[in-house]
Amino acid sequence: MEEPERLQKQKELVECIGRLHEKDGFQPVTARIMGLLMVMDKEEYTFDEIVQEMKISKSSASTALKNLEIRGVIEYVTYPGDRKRYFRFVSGDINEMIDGIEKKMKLQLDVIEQALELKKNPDSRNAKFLENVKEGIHFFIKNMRKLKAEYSKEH
Amino acid sequence: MEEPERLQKQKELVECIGRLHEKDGFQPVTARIMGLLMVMDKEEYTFDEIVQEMKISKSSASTALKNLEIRGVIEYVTYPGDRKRYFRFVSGDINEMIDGIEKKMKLQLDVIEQALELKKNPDSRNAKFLENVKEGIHFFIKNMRKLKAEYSKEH
DNA sequence: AGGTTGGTTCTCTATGTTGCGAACTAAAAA
DNA sequence: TTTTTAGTTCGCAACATAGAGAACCAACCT
Repeated sequence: MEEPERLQKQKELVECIGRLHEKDGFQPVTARIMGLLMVMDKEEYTFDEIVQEMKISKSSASTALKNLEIRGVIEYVTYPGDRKRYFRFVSGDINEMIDGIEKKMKLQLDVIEQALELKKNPDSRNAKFLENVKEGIHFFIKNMRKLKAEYSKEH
Repeated sequence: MEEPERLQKQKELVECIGRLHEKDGFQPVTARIMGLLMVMDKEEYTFDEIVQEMKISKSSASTALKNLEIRGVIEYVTYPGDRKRYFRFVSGDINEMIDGIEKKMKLQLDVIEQALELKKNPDSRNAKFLENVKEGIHFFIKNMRKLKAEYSKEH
């Protein structure tokens, strides 16, 4: 693939990643910066390079970068004798990804358990449904932990 | 637990479920209706009952119920000689839940594969990270399918 | 035919969100 | 000491969104 074409496609992918992560509650600009640091060949950007690349104001960049750092999506490094921060993507480790899923499932589970406890009739349609889902979630959480351990061992 | 206390707690849980599902892209009112149909002892509500219970306008109720139906969260039944619709929760089946997770993972995977293909240097920091995550996702998708099959057999 | 019931659709307003500009700060350089 | 660099913070304007209201419609009732 020709250089300019690849660059173009990378930028399209950044946009695409941006849209994807907006659905996870990131703001548009923030989500696109994530993409930038993930797909471009240049893998460390300074504050000003991000401002220029994304054509955003310094304030937007500042807010976005702070958010991404707090959320653990990016980090920055510095080099001796250089006051600039070099921002880079923090690898989305697979275990964290699974932990994230587990956390969400537990949240769901908690809600389901509360709902069940508050049901007057434990044989009602919904109560039975909820009981089923509860069991299922338990099963999957238990086995996902196993999978995680198994995968860690393999690598 | 006393009746009014349970009712109170159920309503709090509805609110809590509402907040939870807002993060999944449901609108506030819509998310709370989900909760209502999930936790209350009364498990079938008519349109007007929902309007009264949630203190919302007919238009909001109409829009919310339509969305929930399209998304497969609720359904309605009718009874002969009664023009009203009786809305109720559709059980969040565990397999669907897993499918949902798989779908999200595949979306991520697709993005990662695109990003990898567009990398100039496949040994760069990010490229290696992405490669790792890619492998991990493959592993988990494969095994989640097994788990799903296993669970289906058991039940 | 006219009214009632059970909703739907359209438009508008109030409320939130996003990202900008400008003013600010802290550290380094001149 | 003053200037420059590298950002941060605050207030605001532009834009997006949710939900209300009112008009509407289709089926049934009288």
